[in-house]
Amino acid sequence: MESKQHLYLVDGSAYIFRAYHRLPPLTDPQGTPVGAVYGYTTMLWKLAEDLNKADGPTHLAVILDKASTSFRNELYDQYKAHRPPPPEDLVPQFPLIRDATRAFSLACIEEEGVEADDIIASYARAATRQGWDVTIVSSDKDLMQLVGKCAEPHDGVEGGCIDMLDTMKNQRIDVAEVIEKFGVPPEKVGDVLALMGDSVDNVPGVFGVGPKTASKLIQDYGDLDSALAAAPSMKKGKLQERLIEHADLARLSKELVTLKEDCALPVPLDDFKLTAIPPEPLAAFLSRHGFTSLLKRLDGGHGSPERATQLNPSKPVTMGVTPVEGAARQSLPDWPAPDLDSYTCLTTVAQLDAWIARASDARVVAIDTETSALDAMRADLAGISLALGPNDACYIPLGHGGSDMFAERPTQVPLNEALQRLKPLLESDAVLKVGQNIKYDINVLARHGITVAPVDDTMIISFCLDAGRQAEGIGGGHGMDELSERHLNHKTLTFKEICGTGKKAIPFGEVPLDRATRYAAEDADVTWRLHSLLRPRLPQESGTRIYERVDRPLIPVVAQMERHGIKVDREKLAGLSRQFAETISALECEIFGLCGQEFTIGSPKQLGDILFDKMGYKGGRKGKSGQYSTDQAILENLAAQGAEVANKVLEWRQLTKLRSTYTEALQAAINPTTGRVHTSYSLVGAQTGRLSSTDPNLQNIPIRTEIGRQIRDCFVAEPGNVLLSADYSQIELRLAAHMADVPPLKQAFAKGEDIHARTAMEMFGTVDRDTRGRAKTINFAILYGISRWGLAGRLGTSADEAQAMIDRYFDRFPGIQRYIVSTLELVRERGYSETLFGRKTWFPRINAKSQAERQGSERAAINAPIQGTSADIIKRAMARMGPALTAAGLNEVRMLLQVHDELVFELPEGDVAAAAPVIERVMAEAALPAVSLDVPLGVEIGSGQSWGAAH
DNA sequence: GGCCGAACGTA
DNA sequence: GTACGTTCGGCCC
Repeated sequence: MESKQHLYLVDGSAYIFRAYHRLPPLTDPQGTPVGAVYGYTTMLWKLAEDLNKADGPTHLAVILDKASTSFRNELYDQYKAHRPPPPEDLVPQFPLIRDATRAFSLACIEEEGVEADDIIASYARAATRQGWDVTIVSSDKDLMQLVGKCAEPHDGVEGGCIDMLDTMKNQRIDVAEVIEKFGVPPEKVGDVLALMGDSVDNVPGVFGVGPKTASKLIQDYGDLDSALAAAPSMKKGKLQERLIEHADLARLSKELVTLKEDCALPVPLDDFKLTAIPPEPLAAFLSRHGFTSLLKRLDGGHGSPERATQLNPSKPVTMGVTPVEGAARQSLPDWPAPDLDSYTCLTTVAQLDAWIARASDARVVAIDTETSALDAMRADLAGISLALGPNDACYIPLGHGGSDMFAERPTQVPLNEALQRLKPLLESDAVLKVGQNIKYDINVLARHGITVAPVDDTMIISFCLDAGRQAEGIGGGHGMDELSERHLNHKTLTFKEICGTGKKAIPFGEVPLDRATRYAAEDADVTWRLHSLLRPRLPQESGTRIYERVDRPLIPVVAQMERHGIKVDREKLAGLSRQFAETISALECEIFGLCGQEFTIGSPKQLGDILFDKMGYKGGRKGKSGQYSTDQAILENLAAQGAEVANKVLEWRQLTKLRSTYTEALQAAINPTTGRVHTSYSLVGAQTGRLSSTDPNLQNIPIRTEIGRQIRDCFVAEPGNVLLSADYSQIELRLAAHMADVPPLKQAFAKGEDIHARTAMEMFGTVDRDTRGRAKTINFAILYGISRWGLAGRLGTSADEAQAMIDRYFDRFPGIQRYIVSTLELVRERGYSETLFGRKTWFPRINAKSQAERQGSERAAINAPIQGTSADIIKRAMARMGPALTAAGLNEVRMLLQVHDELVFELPEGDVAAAAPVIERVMAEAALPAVSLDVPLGVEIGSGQSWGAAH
């Protein structure tokens, strides 16, 4: 398996300055000061340990400053002119930094006449251009200009992206952190730096302008040039004078802080490849400088940090049975408990404006919308709550009262006025909006013309960290009430307590403002707290990659799919319903006749009693509920014995299912305003990372039977448009062939062979309908975590025969057996499985005492990496689809549905020819460049007037 | 009204 | 044998 390349560029010089000031003044046995060197060594150790982790390095280089002049001195002779000499006891440590780097056998770059920052920028650019991700290990603010920079795709290579890592604070620095620090996105950091200047490097900036003012100016005017140009028309005063007077210095400063990205690269990128670190030179260095604790770790029998990682000896082994280990370790910050009386209800424009002003400075704002219903496409806005910190929260009622014509509406800021004022905040690049399931809020506000961005979602962060993590008595969900209890040890007010339940329930807009404020503002407060607890765990627990690269970008994409909805043909559905109803009545008469009595056919209990007790059919099987089972397999069995009634019941069940779940429910689901059906996707619905769909579920629309297929024909395109369906063919088997490394299966996929026929040939030496069918069953059994009993049930053989088949399969495809064994070993040791893209799924019952429970977990654990990788791939395709279509000039293609391995689009008929290849390519290449699969991903595309016709 | 299990629709 | 959501009957309060 070839993972995405990830280059770490260590800003060595900057690091040792900080290490020097933060660590005690140690000396080695020879009396040389080595405090900073020790700090540096432990950092390299830790980075090397992260090799093979999802976010860890595959390549690494240390970049050092070589004291000299650079092009900046030609621009400005005072550049770095007043820099004090380094402390006396730091000077002898500089050469040791080089020694330490060599001891780790790591690349070390330093160039005369070029500053380290420029070398870093140039390497970062070169690496991202060839699709590598880059992490800059530094906390230098100049380098923050590079964060989030992604190379444009070119020549079929998707560009990589840049982030930073502050190893001292153990903090990842991504776009959100940069925005938090500077109030502007990374590409504008240079403009802020140019205004504020830098006394250490002697970048002049504009006198009297500090970080706050600089940030404010860039936020207000967009960039440096615009701010300088606008200066003459600004409010008169010191600031205005200085901006005009020092405009040239500001422009010069901009040149000084701008990084040079086209330096010559002294060593090719490939030379930075990180491999096992030879222990001998490292041991020699450690012992020479008396770093005994590190020496002990090296000698701990594991040879080198790289191997130490694989065996994980320095950390306690995380067992899945410990509930929410990460959270348990975390101590609660020093926060006051949520105080419901501390929240403010904003009812005047002045109050609202004051809050918006504070929120705009806050960088991170938790937000929650309250509505009249759960359906984001129908609900009316009742109010919005915001939180800026613990117990610093408010509620803005917007739609309270009004249902009782005679009662007085409470005082509120008028809805449109409030939204108009909130819009800049909610859309500001500089303010991160945090929500719990923020897709809901995005959709509610989108209906009011507000595009909420950028966003973070505590529910999805929790999912990326803790999917599947649960133990006895502890919920494993990601709902806010649960998260609050689990992480904050705080029980929130529940919706039921506020609005009641069932018939007595009242819409949120009818809740009195004091109670509404307590509930709504608490939700925002809790969301803010959860965010500050959970978000830092992402980099610590290698969740950043899956969150930032897969799930977070998907939020606005899925939100938009939900808003688009899909058209259904109401008349056609109604017609089917009538048709089904007639057949159902006829079947009922026949069934009652055959049974000699009327009863509730839909009651398995009554049906079982009649079939097996009264009519005396054989094959009855009572389950743990003491009730006969009457499922499909049993009834088919009865039918084979000649029980006519069994077939009638099966047909009755199919039709009643189709009528109640589909033809009737879908008509009811049509949104009266849009005339379309809007499902709701859950981004945390399946432990494996798949989406799930509810209200209505559009991921289980019938297709397998001819009669069910008619329901797909009811999903249609608007006039002049068509529906286009694109689905991955056999994606999970392809992934299994890759992940388990099965050459014959990989070859078969490469050649486009019939995979089940190929399996039949390998297994039985011959291909016919029977052997191919059996091979297909076995192939699926593998994906689901095989057991002899399960396979026997499907094949209709004995468990012994099934076992013989499994043995034969493993014999032909030994990679599969190795995959199963090694996957289970890893899950038992770490407690979780991982997809090719680093998504974790926890299995707390994998070491359970009960065999049934344990084996259940084992099957799920074998399946999760395969199903989850497939889910990651289609999610990546979805996130890239919009930009790819736009780039191709296809602005009228709308992505409507996702059904696990299928995407459904609506588009003008004339766009099909142009859109199909774009869609095909985005889907087929969705794993790249993070993962390069050994098998091609086949995509099948069809289009037509209806979903049924598109298949 | 609320909850559970059986059954069955999808990938 | 994996992963879901919905409907229904039956039973509880």
